[in-house]
Amino acid sequence: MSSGKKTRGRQKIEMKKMSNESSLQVTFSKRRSGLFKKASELCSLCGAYVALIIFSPSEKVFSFGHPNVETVIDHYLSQVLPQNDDIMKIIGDDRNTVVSELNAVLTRIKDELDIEKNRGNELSQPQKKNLAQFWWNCPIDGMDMVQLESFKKALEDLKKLVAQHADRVEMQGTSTQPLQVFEGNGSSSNMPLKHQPDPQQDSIFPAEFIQNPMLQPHLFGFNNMGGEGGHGPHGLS
Amino acid sequence: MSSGKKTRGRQKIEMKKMSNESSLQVTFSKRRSGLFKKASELCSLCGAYVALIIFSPSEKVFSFGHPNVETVIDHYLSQVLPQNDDIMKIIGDDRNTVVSELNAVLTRIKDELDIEKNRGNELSQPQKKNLAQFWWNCPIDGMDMVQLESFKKALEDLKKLVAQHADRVEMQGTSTQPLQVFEGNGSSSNMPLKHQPDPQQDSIFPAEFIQNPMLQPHLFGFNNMGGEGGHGPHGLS
DNA sequence: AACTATTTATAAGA
DNA sequence: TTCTTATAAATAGTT
Repeated sequence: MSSGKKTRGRQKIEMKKMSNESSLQVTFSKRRSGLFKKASELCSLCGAYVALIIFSPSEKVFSFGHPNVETVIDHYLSQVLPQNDDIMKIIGDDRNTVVSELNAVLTRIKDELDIEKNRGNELSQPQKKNLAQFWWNCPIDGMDMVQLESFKKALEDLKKLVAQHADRVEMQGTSTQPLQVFEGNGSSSNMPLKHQPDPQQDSIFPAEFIQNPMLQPHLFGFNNMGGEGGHGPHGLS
Repeated sequence: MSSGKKTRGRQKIEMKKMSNESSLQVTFSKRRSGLFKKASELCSLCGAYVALIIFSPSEKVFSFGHPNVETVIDHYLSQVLPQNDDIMKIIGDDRNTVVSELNAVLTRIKDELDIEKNRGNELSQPQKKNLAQFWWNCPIDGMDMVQLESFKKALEDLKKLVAQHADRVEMQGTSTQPLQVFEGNGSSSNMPLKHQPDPQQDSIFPAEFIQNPMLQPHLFGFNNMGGEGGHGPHGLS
């Protein structure tokens, strides 16, 4: 027996895009599973909240979330957007007013719906006109009952969003917690992203992460730091 | 030397929330790093697009994204929201009209801004009134130049969003690709989530994932499948 | 933050 | 794909 071994076993591989298409498939599948497992273990073990979204190169999407993807994303965006989103800036100028106005509008729409549901199932034009006083009122004229129902729900969502934003701002008042964001960018590899709308590159890297040499080799263009390194808290929660 | 070994080495641990607060911290930190490393390796190796958001139990947020978190989230939401989001339903009814109206409004706002910038730096009331014909026009009256500038940017974002939604709908016309979503829920463990707005539980589990016995033990309440198992494509990309 | 002794993940091969 | 095997990597418990 020249070697007595059935296989060479696991071999070290270079951390660059795999050339063999089929083994890439296999690796993607295996590592995706591994990643999901690790993510869920982090939730079980530490009570963390996690959202993990993976698009395969062929655009198939896989996701994991605890408690669920949307909740975590909402939470994340409510921290990121206040610094980027102009709509929020505007709403923020008169937050409380907006919330109570939305409440008033909702109440009125609810009433209208209740009334009309007990009648001919179609709002009169003057009634619709009365609802259209604020900018968040779509031109209500052309809507049927179904649309009006979902419009009501849309407003409820908006109200929730605004209220949530208000909470966030209050929290930030007591302890301003800078966002900790790592980002890979495509600068060091051949990533042909098709639907990239706005690759803004204002990331903040926590010093803790940068300092760990073990993590750097496989993280993409980590040179474009722009001196933001010492921004966030260095420890963990 | 009774055993000659310095430590017991790594020991197997039970996959439930750790009781010791300080070792939980250490484990969270170690495993979070590991997860980020694995995520970035998946990008390097397979050209996948990934967003990973982690909230520590104490609400600190950590994230990784390739090419960046926002892009991946946008992509994800553009596939999820068309089925959930009522605002999009409304806009969708008259998509092209909305887009061209927004274009018109933008052009006009841009013109107004250019004109006014070469003058007294304040719009006249009648001019502002003229801009407030559509629902997506805030009551412009109270705005100063700075607000108007960011309002313009907000409209541009909205336009982008709507246009993007339009693209998505067109794509869906050719091949309807069902979403593949795994979700953990808190039913099997003691997760005291504070800010859980709407724990909707209409997940779709890919059969592939369910079939893999290796992955099930640590994934939360996986029993609430509701028979959705055979929904998506079973293979991978 | 370092150090092992183990467990776990996974590259190759079947 | 799925299983097996040998090896690389991650990490629990210690220092």
